[in-house]
Amino acid sequence: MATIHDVARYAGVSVGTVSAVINGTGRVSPKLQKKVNEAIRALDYRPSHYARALKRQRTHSLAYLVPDVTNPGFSAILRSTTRIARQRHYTVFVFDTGGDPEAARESIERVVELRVDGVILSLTWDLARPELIDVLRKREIEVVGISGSRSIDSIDCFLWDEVNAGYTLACYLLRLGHRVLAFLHPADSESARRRLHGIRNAYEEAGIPVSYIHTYPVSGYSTKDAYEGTLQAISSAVPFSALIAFNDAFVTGATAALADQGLAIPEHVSVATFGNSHTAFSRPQITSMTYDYESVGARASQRLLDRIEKAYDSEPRCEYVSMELVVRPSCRAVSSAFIPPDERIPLL
Amino acid sequence: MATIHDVARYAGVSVGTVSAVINGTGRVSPKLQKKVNEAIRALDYRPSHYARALKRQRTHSLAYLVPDVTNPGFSAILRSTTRIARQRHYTVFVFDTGGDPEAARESIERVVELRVDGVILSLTWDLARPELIDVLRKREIEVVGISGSRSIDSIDCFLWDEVNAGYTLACYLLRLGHRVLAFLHPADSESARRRLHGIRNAYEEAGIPVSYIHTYPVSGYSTKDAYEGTLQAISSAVPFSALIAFNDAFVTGATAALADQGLAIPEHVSVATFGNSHTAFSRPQITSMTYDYESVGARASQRLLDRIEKAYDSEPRCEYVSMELVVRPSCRAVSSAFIPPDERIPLL
DNA sequence: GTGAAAGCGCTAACAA
DNA sequence: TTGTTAGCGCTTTCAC
Repeated sequence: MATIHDVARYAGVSVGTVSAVINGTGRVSPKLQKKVNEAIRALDYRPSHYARALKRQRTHSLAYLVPDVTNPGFSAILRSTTRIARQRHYTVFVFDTGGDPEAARESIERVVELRVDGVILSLTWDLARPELIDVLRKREIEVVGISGSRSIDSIDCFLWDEVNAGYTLACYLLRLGHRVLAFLHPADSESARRRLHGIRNAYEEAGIPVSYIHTYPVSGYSTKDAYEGTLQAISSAVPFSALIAFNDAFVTGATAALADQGLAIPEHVSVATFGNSHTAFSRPQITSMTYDYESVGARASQRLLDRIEKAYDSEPRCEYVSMELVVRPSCRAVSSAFIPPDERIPLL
Repeated sequence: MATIHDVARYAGVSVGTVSAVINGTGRVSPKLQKKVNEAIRALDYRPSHYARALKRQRTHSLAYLVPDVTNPGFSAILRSTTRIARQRHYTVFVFDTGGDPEAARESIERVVELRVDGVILSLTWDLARPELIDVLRKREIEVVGISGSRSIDSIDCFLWDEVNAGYTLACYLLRLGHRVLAFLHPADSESARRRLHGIRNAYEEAGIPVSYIHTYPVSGYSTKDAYEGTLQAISSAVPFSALIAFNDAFVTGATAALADQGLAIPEHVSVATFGNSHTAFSRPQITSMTYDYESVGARASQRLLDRIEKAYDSEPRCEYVSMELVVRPSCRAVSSAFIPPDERIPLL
């Protein structure tokens, strides 16, 4: 492959001049500029990114570390990251750790050898480990964390505002007249706790007893777990008019369980969830608090690049990204017969 | 960050010795090895991938070019690619072109500047352009193509065996007793043509008139297009016992249209499709010819790395990756009343 | 305006 | 066995 020397020789100038033309640095006479550009075209020359990086001590590259690119949220983040990176003339390496902490450690090693300028880190348990982040920070590699529930003090984090999401969704259901609520969620999820917190806030603000909120923790994260959890909820002593599922997998399980028990949505039970995987023609369509992964990915990578380019240098902080309520036909207004009159609040 | 010189100084040896220890090349006395390793640990030294690549003229990096990483198939391919790459000590850059030919061209430029050793190219219309591939090949960058319908002579391609997929699916339906078939597909799709070809093969092999196969081309690729196409098919003069949809989006549209017309699956119409996005609890579950994206991604990247490392150097050729029939309850055996007796073939 | 030359961090050939 | 050194391809002073 042609080098800058070849170009210089072909154009009959020095390498310094070629470099100046390529980078637009220094002053070069139009005549020589033309000769250089012709030489570049003739030899089909492309500067070596590697040699440049070595010299400049800046690689113009980013790394995205993630437990599973196959997850729609993570791939959406990757998508916007690569877009922003291209706009600002950076490239991005991807490391899919498969959720394996050992692979995560290995990936971090690679990342420092690659001398990337910055890292976008999925704040999942395998990656959000302070010792890993220290390895990066010690080497002055900028890091932003994204899309998890735990924040990390030493870096900028972009997290979902789960509390508000729970609050918003509960407000909506209360406005429809619902009071007795089932919340189906994984037993050990921090996000679930935050959402529940928001749901409770809504009840308290409306002056409705939080004891109307019934939680159904299930032990796993699978559709199957949710299916069984829903069967349990149905067979429990407490009849509920609305069910909030934890995520798309949960709502799939819940929907199936309700159908199998002959309960129609929304005639018998209103259903809402948190998540995005909605297909326009699936029946019934489920009201949902949705994530905007692409936008959070874009915000995080903008921030990362700003830090790298010293356009931003405030203390690291955590930003909460709001989720949006998308109303679909899975929730109906319930008749006043179900509501003690003194607790009624006006419909939207 | 510490350099190899720092390590040499700290250990009181020469850089050549340090290099030899790191790379396991040459003979170094155990005593010096120990000193060097201690120095490396003390200084927390990591060799610069960039300097190495510059010297070795091999970057140990791959690029994956794709129109949309958000597409589940493409992200699955990315996943297996990064896994194989890590195993063999390569890293991977991702370029998401957003389906924009201009972005594709730009990405190819970047890839050349990056001096990657190899490229995995999605064989979609924006990327599968000979002139782009020539840019790479001229610079001795290895290329494999993946997951498209058109093959390219100059590179190894890994394509779905659409003809056989159509054949297999049609055989299955014929065995169930179906004869009159509706095939709902995008008008201008090469894959659709291949699948239809396979379907016809099955009919011919079974000695059944191909005129029983009714095609319903629709102009777009969206769920909505499929929905409307299905309505048309239903209202056409020809009653069919089975419907084959082009992909997951199409089957979603078709299912909705059938439901809206009061047609039950599989009681009134049997439905099958090509694709993977099946959720265990969705009703009804659809029989499908499925793709194994991860395995095709792994095969393609293995091949790419073998070429890069000169472990493989046959002429470029095209491999057809078979799809698998997954039987679900959406297709039923039809009663002999629907079949002219002389055309009956034995059930599975 | 232009060219010569030092050096980014590393490897490998050669000397000692 | 170990050290010295010449580059890999580029950028960037600093003379001219």
